[in-house]
Order: sequence, then C-alpha cells, then structure tokens
Amino acid sequence: MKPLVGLAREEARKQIVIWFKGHDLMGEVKPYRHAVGHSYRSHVPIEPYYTDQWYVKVTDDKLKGEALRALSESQRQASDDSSFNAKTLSGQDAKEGNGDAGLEFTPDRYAKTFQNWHENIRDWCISRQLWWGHRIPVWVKRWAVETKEFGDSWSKFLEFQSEHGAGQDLQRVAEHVGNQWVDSGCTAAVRYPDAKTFEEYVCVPPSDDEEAIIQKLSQEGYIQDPDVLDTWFSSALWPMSTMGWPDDTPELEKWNPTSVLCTAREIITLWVSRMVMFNRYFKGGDLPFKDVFIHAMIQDGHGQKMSKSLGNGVDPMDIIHSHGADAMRYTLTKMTTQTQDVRLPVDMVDPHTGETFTPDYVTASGGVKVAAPIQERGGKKMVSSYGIASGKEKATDEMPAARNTSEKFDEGQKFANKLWNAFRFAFASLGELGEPNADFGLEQSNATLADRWILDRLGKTIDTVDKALANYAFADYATALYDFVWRDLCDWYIEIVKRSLSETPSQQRVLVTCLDASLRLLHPVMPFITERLWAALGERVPSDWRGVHGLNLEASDMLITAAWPKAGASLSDESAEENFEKLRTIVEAVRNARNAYKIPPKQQVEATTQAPGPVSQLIFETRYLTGPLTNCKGCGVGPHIDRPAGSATVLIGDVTVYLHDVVDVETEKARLEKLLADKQKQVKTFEGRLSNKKYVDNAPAHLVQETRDQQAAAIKELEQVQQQLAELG
RNA sequence: GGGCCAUUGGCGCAGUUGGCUAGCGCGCCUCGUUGACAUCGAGGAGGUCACAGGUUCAAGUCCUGUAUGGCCCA
Repeated sequence: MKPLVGLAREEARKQIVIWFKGHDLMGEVKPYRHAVGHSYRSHVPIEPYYTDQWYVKVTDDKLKGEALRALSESQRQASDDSSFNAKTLSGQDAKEGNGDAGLEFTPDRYAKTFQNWHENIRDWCISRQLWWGHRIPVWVKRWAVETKEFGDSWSKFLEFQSEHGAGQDLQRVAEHVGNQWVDSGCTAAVRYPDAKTFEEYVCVPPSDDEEAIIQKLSQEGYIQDPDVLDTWFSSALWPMSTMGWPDDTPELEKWNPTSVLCTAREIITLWVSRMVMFNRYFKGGDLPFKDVFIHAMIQDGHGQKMSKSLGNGVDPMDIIHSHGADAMRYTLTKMTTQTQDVRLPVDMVDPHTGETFTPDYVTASGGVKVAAPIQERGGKKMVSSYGIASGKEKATDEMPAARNTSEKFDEGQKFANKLWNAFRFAFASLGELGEPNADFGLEQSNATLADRWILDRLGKTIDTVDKALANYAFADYATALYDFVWRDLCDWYIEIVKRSLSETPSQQRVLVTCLDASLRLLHPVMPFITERLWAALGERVPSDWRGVHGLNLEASDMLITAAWPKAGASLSDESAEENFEKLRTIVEAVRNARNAYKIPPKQQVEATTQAPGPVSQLIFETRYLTGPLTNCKGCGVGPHIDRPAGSATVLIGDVTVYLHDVVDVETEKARLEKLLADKQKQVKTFEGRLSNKKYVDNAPAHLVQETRDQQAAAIKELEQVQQQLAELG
C-alpha cells in the first residue's frame, strides 16, 4: 500500500482499483447507491481526515462532576454516577450553597436531558477549521530532532524524562517543563510526536505584556495555531466575559450568578451545560444562573421546525408590520406553554394589494415544505421569504418581496384594540371626579355588588398572575389578564356601570382602580400601548384617586417604573363572587330565551321572577344590573309567583323568570322539549352513578352527597319543565 | 439504536394532585348595533379527548403496547 501514501483521496481510489487488478484480486466493479454525508453548505461529500485537534478534558470531575452536582436535588434522577458523591471544588462534600444543587430546570423534565448528557459526556474537541471565531491563542514551533537546537525546553524535557521514565504519557508533559514563556506568564507544553520531531506549544493569556510576548514569539519563529475555537467554547464564557471577567468588576459581582437563563431545549447540551461547567470551574463553584427556563419551539403550519437556513421562518418585523409589536408580544406570550412545540400557520401579504393569502407550497431539499419562491396573484408576481432566504430569487420593483403574517396574532391585535377602547370609553364617561382621596375603602362608600365583585376578580387575577410568573407559566399569565380585562371588566362591569358612572363616585373609583392595575399587570406583555394609556390616565385621573383599601397603587410618572400591584386579603369577597355568578347565570339564560324567541334586543320585555326568599331579595336589590343587561322591566319578584298567561318560562335552578306576552306556543314547546331532553339526560347520568353501589360505597362522602344534590335539583327542574309543557297543552 | 415531547370539535391551544355536564381564541350559524369598540355585542351549533388493552367506584388525566408527527443524542 506504500504507493498510496501521500496521494489525494480521489487519486488513491483509482490506484486501489489498479492495485487490485494488478494482483489479480479484483472480482467485480459495479455501481451502487450509498448514503455518504454531504456538507450542507458546499454539497461535497464529507471525508474522514485525521489531524491534531485541541480537546478540553470535560470528563474530569472538576467539570463534569461540578455540572452534575449543580442540579437541584429534587430534579436528580437515580444514578450510580460517582460524580454525585465526589468532593466539590472547594474540597467539601456536595451540599447546598456555592452552586451545589442550585440549578433548576422548568419544565423539570429537561433536568433529565442535562443529567443524561453529562453522565455520558466525552472529552470535547474545541478546535474548528473555520474563518470565523476566536483564534486559538496558542503558538507553536517545531524542530527536527537531528538539529538538536531546541534550547531550554528540550533539556528540561530530557531531564524530566530521565527522572520519571519514558512513556507515552510523557510525550505531553506540559506543565512540568518550565521555560522563558512560562516565566512570563504563559502556559507551555512540549510534544515529541515521532522520533524526528520536537514541538513546543505556548499559550498566551490576556495581560498587559500580551502584545510584547506575541511579538517575541513571532520573532523566534513561533506560529499561531490557525484554528479557531468552537463557537460553544466561546459562548460557554458568556456569563463571565460579558461582565468583564477575568477582571473582578462590579458587573461580574452583581450579575454572576444571575437569576434565570431562558433558551430552547436543543441548547441545553450545547450551551447551558458548558456555561455551568466553565462558570463553576473558574468562579470557585458558583453557578452562572439559578433557573433555566426552556420554552416551547415554534413550528410552521406543517409541523416543521422554523429555521433560518431552511427559509421557512418568520421575521418578527413582518408580524410587527401586520399586527403591531404589542400584539406580537402578547400572542407569543400566550403561545409559551409548558409543552414542547407550538404551531404557527404562516400566511403571506400580497405587496400589490395588501391582502393576506395562503401561499403555494413546494417541497425543498430535505423534503421540507416551503412557500414557493415566486408567488403569483391576479397576474402579478412576488417573492416569498423562502425565495429570498434560499437565494433562489431577488425582489425587484415588478416582483417585490412579500411579507409573512399569521392570523394567530389577531387575538393580540384585537385585545390591544379592546384595551384602547375601554380607556377611551372611561375617559369620555368618567365625568367629574370629586375631591382627591388617597384613603378609600368600599366599606365607607355605598359600593354595590358589582363593585365588590370586580375588585374580588381583580385580586384573584393578581394572584393568578403572580403564581403564573413565578412558575414561568407565561400563557397562564396572558390568559388571566385577557379574561379579566375583556370578559370581566369590559363585558360585565363596564356594561353595568356605564349609565351611572358619571355621578357615582364609588364606581368611578373602582373603575379607575381596575384600569390602573390592569396597565401595571399588562405592561410586560404590551409595553407600548400600556405606557401610552398610562400617560393618558395620568392626565385624566390624579394618582390619589386610584386604589382602594387592600390595593395600594403608588404613583409613578412612567408605567415601566410603576410598582407591581399587591392584592390585600380585603379585596377578596366570596359572597360577592357567589351572588354575582348567580346573577350572571340568570342574565345569560334570559338572553338565551330572548334569542330563541327572536325578540329584538331593543324591545323591552316585562318580566316577573319566582325565587326563594333570599334570592328574591338579591334579585330585587340588583335590578339596576339585571334590568339593563337583559333589557327587561321587572314587574315583581318573590317566592310565590304564578306563571302569567302568555309568558315564556326561563328556568335557572331554583329561579324561574317569566317573560310576559312573548309566547308563541310552538316555539315555547320546541324550546321546552329540548330542555326536557337535556334534563332527562342529566337525571339519567346522576341516577346511573348513584345506582352503582361501588360508587356509593367507595367514593368520598362529599362527592356522593354532591351527586345526590345534583340529582335532586335535576329532577326538580325536570318536573318544572314537564309542568310547563303540560300547561301549554 | 437511545431519550424527550405531542396527538382534545375545521384550525391553533388549555385542562394543576384521576372526581361538577371537557374549556379558550380563530373560523362557522342566527340575531343585532346612529355615542368605547364591525378589530364590536348577544346567543348558538360543533368533540365517543389518535388507536388497542389494563388499573379504579370513577380515566382526557395513571400503566402497557401500537400508530403518526416533532426534537435531541449516538
């Protein structure tokens, strides 16, 4: 095989065939398909090539072991890896503090990825043959052994060898060989790779003398290693180097360790692990950060990972263009669930017309479904972002680039609009505000059920939001605020107070408090619109006009620096919540009936209501609320009310509302029969459950009792419906 | 080959330790709207929770297997 040595691989392959033929060893030559990896950039086959590379001995306990011991105790999987039992860098047994057991993953399943990877870690090749990156700060000089002109290092090397004996490991005696470079602060190593060669390596650390040393090295014929560091090696230093390390800077002191690192799961091994290893190694066991939040990944509408190189990604600027920055941020927050992937179906915006459309797709290399490079609509052409990203097409005046968009962001856009309009309404309808009063409690005002209810809801929303943020449950955070602002505040509270607001100080106070707190809570997800509304609110409502007992809202010029609201226990009002829910159910049932009867919303209907004593009282007291919301005129409420002739019956548990003079026998029959079927189904469900002896015997008593109550209620309603039907004939 | 995740109405997603009649946004249907908002309001239809077994009084939720898709590692 000797003739092959030194040949280029292509040539060597030909020569091998010739050699086999020459020795009469060739059986057959035939084509076949094979799977050889190709470079994704240059598309040439990838060939093995043996070279010297630089490695970091990450398998050492000072790196691997420290990383494993960083993992919080509760997130460690059972393991027989000795690293968990080894001493820490400071020589102590592993325990709380100094970074040990201080690292926590959210969602916690990712701790497994981290542990698993470290337990199977191999030494890390950090040299790369690329143009871009940090050049390896090592200078090397080679001598042929025959010349015997290696100076200091060589004699020390021989000395060391004679003392410790010769052997494979002695070819890399590194630290043991001091020389002039070591004396000036460098690290040096020598190597004796084969019988003819002697090499000396000098690593130059950053220092004031760095320039001078490098100059001297060059003068003496040392050459810098042409390789650069693996990008993840450089990145591993990020928590330190960005803060001024290796100097002891105030920034390093304050921000290392920091609280949380937020990243994608594919980065856990590449980056998170390396930062943990390096930080602990260089900073006496300190962690770079305490929490690691792994967020979901956005896939395209076809379930493919979005990728810059594939060209199926979405430029955030496109979304900002179509929906706005707040809408984008809100929607992305809402998409940040604890799961692994979320899909984002992507559409395109026609640059000629501004219309949104679903593009034509093609299959690109690798089987990836992407928008065709050129899209055509109404005889006009445009270039897709894939067309540009892939380099297949260029945008021109006739064929401009089309932006991407996605209707998923409509929710955020609508929400921003809703918020804006709620404030617009408030500013227009608030009326004159009375004397400022920093000390305001509902107990001293004539607050209504609705006031107490919305403040209860606000308090609960703050709790939900705080919990969600503490747990990195960002979707829950966004959802809680959406529900509070839109569903509770706009749909119900504002609808209830809109007629009386301008002359009711307690309502003004409650509304303003809700608006102020909403802005504070929403600011992190919708910074722009909330800051703008904050300024407007500041012009309209003095700061000592906001807040109530249990919710202190400190003044602030800018929302971004305003205090986060803290809900006191006194905001909570369980009875208000319960009563309001009851009224809400009644209102919805009446609206439902109005719809079934096709009663125009503007047409006021007279109504009488039958309900048990306390509920009657509640309904009577809140007629200011139910009346307008159902557009009904109350004509009496009490425990003993007969159905007026010609009225429709609305059953809501123990409450019955009669809508006068709307009855159409056929409609009412159809409606009640549907209701009857519903109730029958319910009764059957509960009956089935209760007739199961095992359920009655084994289920917790309170659940069985609950089922009994439900059954009794359902039967009662069933009978009522039957009675109503009988009355209709 | 190993590991992790997902599969819930047309689409995108919630559903905490197994326990009210499985929710939300978009879309769809009906009705409405001259003063916060058509980027709106009220109401409605639509789901045997991928499939097959199992555990349990009780399974979307726990266990086993299968299928499909996604990601990481080798």
